[in-house]
Amino acid sequence: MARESQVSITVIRRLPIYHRYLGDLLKKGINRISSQELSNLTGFTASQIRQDLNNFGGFGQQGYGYNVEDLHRELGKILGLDQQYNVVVAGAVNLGHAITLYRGFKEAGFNIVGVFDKNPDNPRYAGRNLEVKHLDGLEDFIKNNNVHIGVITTAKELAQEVADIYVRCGIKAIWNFATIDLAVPEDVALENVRLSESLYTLSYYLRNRENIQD
Amino acid sequence: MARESQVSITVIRRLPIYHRYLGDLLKKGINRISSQELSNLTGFTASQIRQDLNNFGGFGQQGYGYNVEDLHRELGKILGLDQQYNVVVAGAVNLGHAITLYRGFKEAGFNIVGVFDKNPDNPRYAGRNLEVKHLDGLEDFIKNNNVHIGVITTAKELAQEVADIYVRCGIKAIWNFATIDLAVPEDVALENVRLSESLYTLSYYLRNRENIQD
DNA sequence: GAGTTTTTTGAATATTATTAACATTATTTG
DNA sequence: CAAATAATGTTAATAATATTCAAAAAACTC
Repeated sequence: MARESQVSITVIRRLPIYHRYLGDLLKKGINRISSQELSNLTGFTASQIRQDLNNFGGFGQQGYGYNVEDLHRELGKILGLDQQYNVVVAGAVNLGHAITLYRGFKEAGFNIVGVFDKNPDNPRYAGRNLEVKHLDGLEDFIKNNNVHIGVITTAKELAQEVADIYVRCGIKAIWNFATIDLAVPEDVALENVRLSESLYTLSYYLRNRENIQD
Repeated sequence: MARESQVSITVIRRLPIYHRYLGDLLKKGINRISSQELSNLTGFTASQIRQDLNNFGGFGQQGYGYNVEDLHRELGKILGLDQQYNVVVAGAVNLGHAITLYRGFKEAGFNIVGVFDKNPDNPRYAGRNLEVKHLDGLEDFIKNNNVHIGVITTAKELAQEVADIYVRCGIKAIWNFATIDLAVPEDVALENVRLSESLYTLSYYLRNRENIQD
């Protein structure tokens, strides 16, 4: 049906932050909050918060504010956190390993159903509670399981190959950690996590500091 | 010295991408490129690339384009990649572990000089080439070593405590992976890597797709 | 070597995002 | 129950970002 007018990605990226703070409030038993109070917590302006939320409907009540539980639940729905996802991870070394073992994702409904690597018998995995399958089996596995999200934590040389498998198998969401720009069709969502580039902004800052002191 | 007029963070975050592509070109032996060709590679518009670069000076030559080697080197300088940094990692589990072992950072001049954890004798580390020190020694270590960047990959409950140590010891750049908003003084650069929130944008997309198909 | 083409520059314009203002509505208080 | 207060949703203003376009410089081409 008529898709609600395209909301910009900058707004979308703030939603998880609101969601997280609302979750914290919920745990503390606070069940009412104003945009101003949320502003104090998050650092975004109250006006921006109201504007962001109003992209998705009027969740607040004039003279009262927002009901924490309701808003948390609604944001969860908007973000798709009210359902379960099956996730496969390609590349079990370092990052892939870390992501596979991180409990937070499972708690949020992202279930890692398969982990694949070119070297599944790598001694690194010995004695660890982690079954790693050979990458050769990735395609069949996806075809036989209902996989929603594909993670790429391989070396960058392998990344496009893995992405092609994901696309071929109909996966519509790819979470890419390889330092390479992948080519995927338009209808596939690609979220790149560029760790190096994030780190470089820190060195930019450090360098800039020094210049100022000249 | 007159600080070159503040360049926006959105521009800064594109620089490493340009830098990376230029490095690739360099390896291929290509030594000349136009903004249009860079646009084809990176997906940013040619005019945006030119505008971005002109924030830092006119690197291009009209009628010719940009010299790949020069531009790569200049961007490296701007990003502070022409020098070495000493990095400590607090939190050696999962992500901290992955980051410590990732070779790319060392190649870029980021040397991990210390890794700390609350449980340095964790059996996870047995047999691995990774000396993990107890977190209690973090402060002394930083004071006795010239540390430029502090990484936080601890549980979120510990994160602010670690950040406080970093700040107290004069570290001016913090790379935070914990899912929490840290409080640090203004002159300390804080770069947050929010993995969960990045993942949630994918589930947002998946949810949105379904709505469209209604 | 003159003319044509290429390509950057830099300024002007357009677009997008953020912040501020305000009218409206619910709640609370006396 | 009426007035005062609080806080939203919406519209308007401002700021930030991206694009377009005319001009100028360099490099080809014949």
